[in-house]
Amino acid sequence: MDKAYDPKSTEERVYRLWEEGGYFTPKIDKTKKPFTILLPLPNANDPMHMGHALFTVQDILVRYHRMKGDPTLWLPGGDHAGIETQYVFEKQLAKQDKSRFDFDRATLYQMIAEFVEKNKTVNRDQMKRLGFSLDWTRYRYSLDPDIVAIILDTFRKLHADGLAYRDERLVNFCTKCGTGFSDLEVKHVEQTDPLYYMKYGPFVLATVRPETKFGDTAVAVHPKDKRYKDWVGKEIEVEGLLGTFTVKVIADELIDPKFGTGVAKVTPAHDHKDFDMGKRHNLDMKRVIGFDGRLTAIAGPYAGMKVKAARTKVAEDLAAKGLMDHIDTKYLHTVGVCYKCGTVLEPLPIPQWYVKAKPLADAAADAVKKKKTVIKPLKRFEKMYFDWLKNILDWNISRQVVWGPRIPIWYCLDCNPSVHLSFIAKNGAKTSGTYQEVKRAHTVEEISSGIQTVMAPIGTTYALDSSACKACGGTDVIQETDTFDTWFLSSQWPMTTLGFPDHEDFTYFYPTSVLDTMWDILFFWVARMMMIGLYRTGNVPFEVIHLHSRVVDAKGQKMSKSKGNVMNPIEMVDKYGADALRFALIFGAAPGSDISISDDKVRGMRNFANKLWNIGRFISMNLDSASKDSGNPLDSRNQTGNEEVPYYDETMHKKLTDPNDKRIISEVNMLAAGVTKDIERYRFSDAAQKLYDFTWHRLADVHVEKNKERFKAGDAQALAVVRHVFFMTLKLLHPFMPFVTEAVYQKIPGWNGIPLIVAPWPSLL
RNA sequence: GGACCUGUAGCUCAGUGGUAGAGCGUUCGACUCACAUUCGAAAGGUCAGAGGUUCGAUACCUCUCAGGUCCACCA
Repeated sequence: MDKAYDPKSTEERVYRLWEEGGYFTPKIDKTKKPFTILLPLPNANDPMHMGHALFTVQDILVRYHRMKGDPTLWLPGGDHAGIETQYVFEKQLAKQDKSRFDFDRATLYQMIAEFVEKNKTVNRDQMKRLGFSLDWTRYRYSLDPDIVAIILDTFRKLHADGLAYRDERLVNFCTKCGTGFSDLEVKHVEQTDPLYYMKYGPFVLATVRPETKFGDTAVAVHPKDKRYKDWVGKEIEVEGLLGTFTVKVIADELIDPKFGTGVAKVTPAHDHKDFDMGKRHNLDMKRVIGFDGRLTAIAGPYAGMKVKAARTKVAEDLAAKGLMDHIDTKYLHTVGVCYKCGTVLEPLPIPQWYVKAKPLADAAADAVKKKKTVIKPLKRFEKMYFDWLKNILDWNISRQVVWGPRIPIWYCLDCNPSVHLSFIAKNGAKTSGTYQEVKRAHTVEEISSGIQTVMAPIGTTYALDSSACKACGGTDVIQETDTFDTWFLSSQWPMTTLGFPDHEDFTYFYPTSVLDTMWDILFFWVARMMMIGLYRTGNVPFEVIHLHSRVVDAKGQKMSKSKGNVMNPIEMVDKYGADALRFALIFGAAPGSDISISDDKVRGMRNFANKLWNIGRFISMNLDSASKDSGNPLDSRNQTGNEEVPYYDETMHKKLTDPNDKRIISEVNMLAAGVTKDIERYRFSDAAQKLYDFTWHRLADVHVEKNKERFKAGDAQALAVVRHVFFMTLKLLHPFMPFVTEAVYQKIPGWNGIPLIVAPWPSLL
């Protein structure tokens, strides 16, 4: 054995041994309850970051259960990651001075597919580097045809049950990414903007968005506001930049009399509150802002200007005309921005597909209340879960990106000759108008390839999965151009990967045992898996939800590219070995709180791996010399003869005489009990601390040091005991540090030939 | 505007109703025959502040101060 443990020369070899031995693939045994974890599917095109390295928690659980003899499945996969991937891909395009508008839909889709295909293996190889014992024979990709088939089927069922519907509402739309989002994906940021107090007919009112004035269809006050009560219901004349116009004064509870002057302009097409008021008061909706983020023809001379520029210009022009009362330049408020690119989101009215969430959410909450699924490790995560489900809004599943499965709905153009199409075609040519108008200028392929969505109005006749209209039999049909929200696919991961409804894997492994992920996707993913899983299978998708926290740097700061403190897990593996990184991530991390990691910490754990190696080396040497004739008749070791050191067993256990042996045996038994309990309770850090302390400070510093003379003298009992204790230690440590433990285990004389990965978990003697 | 979390050794963090712990760092001493990725020893904390409950609080409660997070359609 080498003097120091060398991860580089060991890890790849050991992983290959495991993989070739087929140990990651469970044997289905119907008499045993399986242990199953689904890997939270990383984006197929993304390299790993430290967060992924935390999946070590899952590997610990999986390896522990495998050693306990449970049929254990840890299933890996990759996510096509709709908008995320398209965003990354578009950045690449931008480097070549191209954009999504330069390609038709089919071409763009194909290009992204090839891009993902090229990158798919990267994180797979990286996970192997970390030692994750994933069953690669079951690797699934979210766009595998059989997976997509289940997804589409779920949509059909939701539709048939009245839980999927189409509606035109204000959608938070990113004009840069060209897609709308669900409310969950909106990031709120505080910023200071000018608050314009403009003269508005007989009133002065405050707004941050004077450029939307062209879309105003009312003015609102609070019903109880005495200042304005005589105006309610009246029409007022307002002098504007495009001449004088008339709007109605309405009274609505949504208006805060204390804000500004207590009067608000109402722009139903571009403000969430105004949209609600518009519905209540039956107001017209005038679109001032288009999908490209520019003002529409309604804005007259301002048409074509981008929102921000238009705002400044409109404000200037209003001031020039004497219509600006004053400006509060220090108005602090929050705006919604695109979580991807940071662009301020525009609320725009677009018909979208929604999933009615309440009934599904109630079932999901109920399952946790009834403890069919348990959320660990903190009570507050459960509270977060309940709160979100309680206040849930319907889920917008339409995305105007090409990268994903298209929603299986067809609009009939014979029934709806006036279906409005609005899309940006090849070469950036924006196109809109009725279908017939558009058709004259474009081929059908170009139309259905439109990057933007078909703006079919509500009430349009549509068919599911049909090439002919069910109402009129017409064949001039066009498929919904929107694709599914990625999370709609991932919400079904436990079903789709296992082969719902009748694959052997599904019947055996569902519901899965544990779902371990970071709490930040509790709503995006976990809660929705609960909702859809229960809806389709009638059963929860997992028994335990275990939420871990984020990995932060040595100063407790969140890792981010802009701070430059991002740590690459693979670099750490190269430098100190996978075991060191894994142990560092687990060691000293309280359940549910941030996990800080530093180069120093990983190095410290590398030292621990090395310590373990050298204990093994020392024991090996002593066992070797005790059992082999050195050939030198004067060698004192020959006095003990050539006999193999016997195995430690029940008989020897009962006959133990040496107090040192007795003590270490008792200590290692306590350790085994403690570590087992800690793992069962998801107290991984506690287990790691116990293992570290025992291995280094009890076994090495005390027991080995104290008994060196006995080992040297070839004391069979001493050697049998120390080997037994070391074997146990290796077993207990294996889930945490799989590589070094496996490597050392196989080097100890007396090893029974069975790899540690499937060695039985220690039972107490 | 709601809800929540954190404040313990120089740093990052565990922890418990009853003399305060780890890793890293620091200081001193050792090339001891498994390991210098080591060994031996040591220094270092009114456990944020104030009040309360208790025989007793770092731990439970209240408030204050300081950080941080999540949720939310405030023109």
